[in-house]
Amino acid sequence: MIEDALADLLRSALASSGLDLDGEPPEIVLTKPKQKEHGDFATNLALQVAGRVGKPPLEVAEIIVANLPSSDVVESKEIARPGFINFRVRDDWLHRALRDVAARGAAYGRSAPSGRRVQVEFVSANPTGPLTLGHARNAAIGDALARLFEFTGWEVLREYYFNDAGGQMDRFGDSVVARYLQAVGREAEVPDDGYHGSYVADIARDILHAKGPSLADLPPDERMTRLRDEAVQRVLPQIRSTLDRFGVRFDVYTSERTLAERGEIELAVQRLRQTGLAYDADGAVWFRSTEFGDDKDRVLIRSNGRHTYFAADCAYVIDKFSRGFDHVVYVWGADHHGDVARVRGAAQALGYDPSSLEFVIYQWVAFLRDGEPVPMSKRAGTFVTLDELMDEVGTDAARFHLLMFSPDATMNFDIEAVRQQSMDNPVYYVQYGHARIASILRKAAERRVELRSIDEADLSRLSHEAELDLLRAIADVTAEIRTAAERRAPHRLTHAAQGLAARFHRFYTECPVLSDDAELTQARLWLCVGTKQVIANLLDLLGVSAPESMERTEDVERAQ
RNA sequence: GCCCUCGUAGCUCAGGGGAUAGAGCGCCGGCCUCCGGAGCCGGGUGCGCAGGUUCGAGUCCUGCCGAGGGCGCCA
Repeated sequence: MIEDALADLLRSALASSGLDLDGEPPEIVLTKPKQKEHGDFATNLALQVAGRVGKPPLEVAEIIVANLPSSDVVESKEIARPGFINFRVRDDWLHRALRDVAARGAAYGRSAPSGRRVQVEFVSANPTGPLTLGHARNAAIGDALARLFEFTGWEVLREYYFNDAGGQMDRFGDSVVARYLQAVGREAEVPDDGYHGSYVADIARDILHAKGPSLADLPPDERMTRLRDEAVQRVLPQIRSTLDRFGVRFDVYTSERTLAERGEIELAVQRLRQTGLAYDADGAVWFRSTEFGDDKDRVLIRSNGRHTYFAADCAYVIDKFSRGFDHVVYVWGADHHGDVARVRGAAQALGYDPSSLEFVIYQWVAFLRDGEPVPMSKRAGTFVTLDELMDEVGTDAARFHLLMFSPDATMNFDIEAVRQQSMDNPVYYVQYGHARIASILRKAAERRVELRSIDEADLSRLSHEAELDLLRAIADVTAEIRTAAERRAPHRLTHAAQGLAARFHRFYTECPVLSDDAELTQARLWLCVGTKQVIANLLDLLGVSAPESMERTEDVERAQ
């Protein structure tokens, strides 16, 4: 990247400047000025070190500039008021970015493999029913993060963890039992705290169809666990296919019961005891999580002998690290932020580097329909499923919208708005840019305009401000993707995609691609090809498709 | 009471130390003999409040106010 090249120049200038830095060399920060008069890149280096070297910033800037090695990327440099050094880079650097896109295609901006492995655990909804709107943001963020990790050189494993035992699952089991008994013609009621959705009855009927009525006569405990497990076997594939449709594929599904059956939960508790951080009290086994910033100690084994979810979490931490990940990421809703301290504390107590665990906490989504909140309770049976959401607004619009906002911010998702305002929907604006370029390329083929090798193209013909802006946007994407990855901020990608599309649309309006000027046509065609590729790359990171053409929907025609 | 996140334009949100704070929507006015008008151009108002750190704060720290979420031997 150009920033790296400029940073090298500055480092070299600093080294040969004779300035006494007295300690660590400063981090070289290059920023893109908002004002174009300030050049393409700027550094505050002189301001940073002025205090240390005991000279006024402007003087330091002059010394640094005087010592800059000659370079074929720098067009000009100037010193500005408080002490900034502003660089203008040569246009052929922008051309290099475009050639890079042409050469690398989908891998443009991609980092080389680092050999580091990261596990991203997300969604992790319990198999008590279909995925709902509530899981949508988790799925979108988790998957986008996984894609960002992959793009920036990590080896990624996507994992889904679910609890298939425990109190919540028992309540689900009881509900299935009730529906099953009803299906065989017996009196039964779904418990008040059970799952009332009609899908439970569907599952029960399906079990009856497959296994017959004999399960009704099992002893109650066995009946519940048997029917619960039968139900889970039906729910999980459904969840999997919903995720598949949403563009999310997991590498591994891990169940709590597997951990329990392998004795790993007991082992985890044992290991915590060995550290002296687990103790007995009130008939239960506790973890001293207050040692790690938690506001109270947490129970691992209840006085009734059953382990808590937290105990399973501890076993799962061991499981994760035993598989050799360098980094593990949990994608959790804001309602789980309180669990962070104890899980990280447990990891630390177990001897793992607590900074290797990362918790990406996202805030809640308010789902609305025409401005009215959509009620969501799986237990009460009032919810909208993720499948229904995709039916209504489409997968692309759903994912893009869910990824438009910072995970830190609560967001609204008005189903009617995302569906009906398709004319103004950013996802279509971006996709339209891609489709529009595809259309130009088709038109070029129709007119028998052959796209020659980019090596033969005279990219210096791209001198219109709209062309240069577009080139800069293409060149910037690499840094933007890295920032999005580093900060766990996939929403930056949606903004980058919109910015790129906007610059393309302006270029399209002001600069006819197919003209009588053959050289200019070649250059502009390559600009189109590059833009199309980069838009597609960004959309891919978001899990959104990049269509070659777009149908006009009824909504749009009505609005026209 | 404690913990987490947020407070930026009429609305929805970007901007995690730099120079004159941006985008979309909405509103007003322009632009199609020509590559897709789902487009483009122009028009304007704003960092919750008070301190602090810094050469420089929307950004970092403290307090206050406001919104959302969380604080079980629930899951």
